[in-house]
Amino acid sequence: MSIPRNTKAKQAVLHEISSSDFALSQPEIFERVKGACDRVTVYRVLDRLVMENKIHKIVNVDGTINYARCTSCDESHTHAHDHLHFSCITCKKIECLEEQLIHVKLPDTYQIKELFLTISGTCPSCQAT
Amino acid sequence: MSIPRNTKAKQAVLHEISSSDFALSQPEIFERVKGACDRVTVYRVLDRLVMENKIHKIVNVDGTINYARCTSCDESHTHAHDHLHFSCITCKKIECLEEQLIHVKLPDTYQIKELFLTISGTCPSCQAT
DNA sequence: TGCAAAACGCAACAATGTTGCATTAAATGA
DNA sequence: TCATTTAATGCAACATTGTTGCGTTTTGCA
Repeated sequence: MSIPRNTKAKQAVLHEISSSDFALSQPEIFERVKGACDRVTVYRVLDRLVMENKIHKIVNVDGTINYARCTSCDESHTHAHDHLHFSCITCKKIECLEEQLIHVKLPDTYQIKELFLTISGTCPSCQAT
Repeated sequence: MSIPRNTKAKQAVLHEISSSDFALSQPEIFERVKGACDRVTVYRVLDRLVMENKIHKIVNVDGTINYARCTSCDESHTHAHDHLHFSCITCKKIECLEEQLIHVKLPDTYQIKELFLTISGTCPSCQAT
């Protein structure tokens, strides 16, 4: 396995993801690091960051892919994909609700590898009161 | 609202989705109705069928979009997106497990509109015994 | 400071989805 | 059965998102 390097592009991408309070898509990330690196580099950096467990990949209800910082889990262990993602239909932001773990009981004939729950609706800050 | 028509393309697309025992993607559907209509028509027919509640749209764990027949729900009511999708990592098929309803309790500040759970793993027919 | 290879930029390509517009064909009523 | 209305189609062109190959640059380490 190769030794990861801490490059400018990687720092820029990770910084944008870290400083955002919701999950970002590749185009959004590229937009925010504008000029720091090439479009292709963003893709490659994202892949690497996912492999290094620094960020994780979230698929939204519409199929768009977003990336967010792993907050509750440290980098040393494989990310546990058993928590919930909330996708706001108003502001389009995606939050991880990591304290809400999911337990589903399926027939023994199904072997579960990964659990993937996204709930769409209206988040607290978008509630029209 | 416009009156939907029962066209050849629509029949062909619906037939392929109906006769498949797992969810199909747009490319798969286009491949199967080959010659019956244009690629663009498949997209438009799929959108219409979703709006008419004849089929439903499933996003896989990798972000690919698949379409399946609504079996348990009739066409007259809005589809309830509160059941579970099982995505097999071996045969790539997606099944709806409609009997497994999901109930998630979130803080009242979150308004849930749609629940979207996909579990990936190995389905019964792909189990190496 | 020099070296190996990790990472990058660029160009080209591929897959997937969208839009506009002229043409075709379903459903309905005469 | 035929004419009419407009839903639906086909085609071309475009947009977005993601991938691959390859020569060049840069990082981390000795």
